[in-house]
Amino acid sequence: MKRKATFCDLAPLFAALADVTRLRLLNLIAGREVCVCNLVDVLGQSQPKISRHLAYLRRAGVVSARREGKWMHYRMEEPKNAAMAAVMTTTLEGLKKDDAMRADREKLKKVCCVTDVSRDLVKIVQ
Amino acid sequence: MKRKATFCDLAPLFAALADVTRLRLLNLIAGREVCVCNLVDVLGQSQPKISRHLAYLRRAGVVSARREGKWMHYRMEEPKNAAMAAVMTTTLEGLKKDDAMRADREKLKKVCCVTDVSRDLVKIVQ
DNA sequence: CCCTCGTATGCGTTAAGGCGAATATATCCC
DNA sequence: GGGATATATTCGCCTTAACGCATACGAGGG
Repeated sequence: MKRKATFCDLAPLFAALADVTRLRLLNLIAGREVCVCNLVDVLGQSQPKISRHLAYLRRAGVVSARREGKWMHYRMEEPKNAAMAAVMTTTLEGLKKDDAMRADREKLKKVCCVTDVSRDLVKIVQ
Repeated sequence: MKRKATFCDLAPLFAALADVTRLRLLNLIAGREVCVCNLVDVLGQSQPKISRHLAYLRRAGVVSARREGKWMHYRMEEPKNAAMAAVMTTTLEGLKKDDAMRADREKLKKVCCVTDVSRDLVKIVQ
């Protein structure tokens, strides 16, 4: 039986990358695990919108999620083959050099800082 | 006046790459200038379909076309910035290693060969 | 001028995806 | 259990795009 030609299934990965909101999310998640509320804060867009884009990225196998209490933490997932890995690396590299993306990352630092402080406060109050 | 954040416009490029037919076309065009009839032959798909995907790639600035008599020759276009260039390079590199894509390139060689022979025949008949 | 060949485009249908608004789910705390 | 918070999902609307089919356009040859 002749094997069906697969054409390296890069296309679905590119579809996942073909949206500015998702690129911004990946740019933030690439560094470390990030929770949804921080992504909403940084992008300044509605929570359902962010959540839907995260679901898309998860379906595409680009990111994965981990629940911690009420919070969902998203992180990068390991690509399934070398070609996809190369594309992801190159893409994130490109985002790293973009000014607007850099601004997003800076903002995330601040937001996470605030979050951490409030978490600490919670612990102190407790 | 504050400059609007652009987010490096990689998204439209990814949209152009998010289709198997277009990836196959790019894989063939990447090597050299190719005319539409050869692309139709190699992919074995309808001429309007191929033509529409080529038009998409042209709108996206990924390829350009040149008319020579009745024939249209398509070639790669230079990317507009470093990030896009890097993505294109990585993508074509990935396609180069894919078996199905390699088969397409082999088939193109044969098809072009036949075309050349028939062109020569035309000249001889003349 | 008409015919043919190579290529592009219009049309109608269908499917996918993006958005806001509303609602559902899940967890925690009281 | 009930309320509050974090997140996911559904719905309806709209746009884009993929496809097959038919047709238009453009160039060359009789």
